[in-house]
Amino acid sequence: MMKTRPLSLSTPITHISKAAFLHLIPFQFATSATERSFSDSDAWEEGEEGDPSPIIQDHDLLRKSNNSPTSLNVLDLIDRGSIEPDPEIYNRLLKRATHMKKLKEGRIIHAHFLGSKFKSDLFILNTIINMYAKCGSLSDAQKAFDEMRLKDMVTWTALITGYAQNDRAEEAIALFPQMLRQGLKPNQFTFASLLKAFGAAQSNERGRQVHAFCVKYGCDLNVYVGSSLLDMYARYGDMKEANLVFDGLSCKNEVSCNALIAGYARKGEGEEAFKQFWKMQRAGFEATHFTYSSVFSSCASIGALEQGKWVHAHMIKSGCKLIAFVGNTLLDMYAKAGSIEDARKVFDRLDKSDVVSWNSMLTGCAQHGRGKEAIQRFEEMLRIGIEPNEITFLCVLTACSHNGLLNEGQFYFELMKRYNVEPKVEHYVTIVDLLGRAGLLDQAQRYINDMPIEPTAAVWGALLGACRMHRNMELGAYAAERVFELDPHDSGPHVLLSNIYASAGRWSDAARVRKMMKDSGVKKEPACSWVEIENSVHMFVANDDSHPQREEIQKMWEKISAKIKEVGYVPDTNYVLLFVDQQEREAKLQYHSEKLALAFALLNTPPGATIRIKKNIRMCGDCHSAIKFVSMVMEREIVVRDTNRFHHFSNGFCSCGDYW
DNA sequence: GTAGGGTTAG
Repeated sequence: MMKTRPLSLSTPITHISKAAFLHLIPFQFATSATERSFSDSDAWEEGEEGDPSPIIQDHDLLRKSNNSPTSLNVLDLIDRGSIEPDPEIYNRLLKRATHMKKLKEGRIIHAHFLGSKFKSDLFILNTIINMYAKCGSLSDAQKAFDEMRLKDMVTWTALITGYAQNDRAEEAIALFPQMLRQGLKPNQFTFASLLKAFGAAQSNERGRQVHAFCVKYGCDLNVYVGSSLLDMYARYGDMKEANLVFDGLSCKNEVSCNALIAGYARKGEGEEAFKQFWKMQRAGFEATHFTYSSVFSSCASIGALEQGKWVHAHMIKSGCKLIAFVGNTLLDMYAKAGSIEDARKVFDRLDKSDVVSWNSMLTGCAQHGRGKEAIQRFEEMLRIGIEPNEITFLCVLTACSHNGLLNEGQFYFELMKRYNVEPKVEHYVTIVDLLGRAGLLDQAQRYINDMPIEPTAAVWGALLGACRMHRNMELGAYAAERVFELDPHDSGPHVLLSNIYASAGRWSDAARVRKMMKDSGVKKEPACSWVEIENSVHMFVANDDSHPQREEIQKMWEKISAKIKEVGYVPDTNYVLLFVDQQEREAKLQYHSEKLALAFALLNTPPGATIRIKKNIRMCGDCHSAIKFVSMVMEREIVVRDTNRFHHFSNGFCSCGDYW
């Protein structure tokens, strides 16, 4: 088994009120509204590029510059004496270069300005720093800053902002004490940027200190500072503090709401993100593409397909255009929430697809067992000239490993060199996984030993998973030891090793591993499944008898069990690794959480409706086999999302081809 | 002249 990060199922929605959705229109994919939304080419322009205010307003001068004055011919007109320069002209030229992100033009204007008699104008010099920062050249901004003899608070703030906006948090942070030493007083602009830097730097303690500074300078209640502040706490994972800041803001706006929603989305707290989304609407704030992006991302992480569809419909209804960024989160949501078909529709309608869109689609294919399609799409992506990055290769390699495409996986790993993408440890994990699943355990071990970088717990974990699959106890134990050395707190490898021993009948070794876990305080997450029925999400744990419908559920499963046994299902008690007799093992096996969820869904959904179940661990082989039979005898499509991938069961088969 | 919120993997 490859060690993978779970699809954030740790905090599922427990209940979503249906009433919350009543005012929304029902979702249908191919409505004309949808079509309009997708085909509106303007939607893809993220509000930039338009020419700002004219540089020259004088009609005679306009004629002299062929009615279309570029910055360069304006400078030429100045040189020829046709225009009397003043700071305002330079200001306009710089504004335009900033707006259009034209660095070269900005440099020429800067040089020209330094040759003018206004070269010491503080106002324009600050504009120049801002221009360089917005054009992404922090080296130019820093140089211009260093060359200034006189600096004011705006000068410092412009540079701090430049670093903060260009992911150089520590440099932004370092400027702040220097600014204070100059005796300059920071304002709300300074704090808004500084807090952004602190949020990115994950520097909890120092962040709190700056919060105190905001209060001291009377800026903490400003909506920009407040939004930045609550965003900072949200990035630290401290939603309690983020909420306190939010509640304290007398003037809230879309941005402060979005920061809060995004905070919950990042934490995987989908239910809270939804609550805030509705609260925001009730308060009269319009959801923006930032909002939708966070909400779709929440739906993706908790696998909430129905809610995701509602929000998609809401977005269309509200007239919010599907810009590129949101399109990517939307397609990712459909793929992660179980509908690869809808993800594909969104992808096919994207006017502009970037590397993120392609990566999301590749991941979708990989997780839905469509390895061949992933490869075709990857080839298509290369053909149309989208540059693959390290994530792209990870997606393709994962698609290969999930589908047993050994040769293809090795081929694409080699292809990384041609695209100058350095393989990282995650890429090596997929190759170990690929070799291991194919049963080439010795080759996988040799591969690890020959790796040019130090193997991590995930690398050994992939070998351990393969050993479990192919029942190689000796190598499994060796791999497990390596994992324990590198990551002693992960319960997964402990459970795997214990199961390897137990399935070989080595009960005392299995018990020893369990004891080792207990002694070192490693806790195994209890296995749970969730199923969504009419906008309510129901949770089940194995052998749970606390559900109000427990008797019906039990009877239902007994009925199903008898039916599927008639057509060939044989319980595989290898997956109940308890020291109990055969009959009792079978009884335990019957009530794995996904079977309870499935029985419940069969009781509470109309015949023929697709059933979607989510799991917080990977499915066991017995449940996998049982659900295949259920899909046949009950004539249902059943989709199970586990931590690793999707299983689409239909008519006795699973999309994973029993390879997972 | 200077400010805050959003995507893909493991």
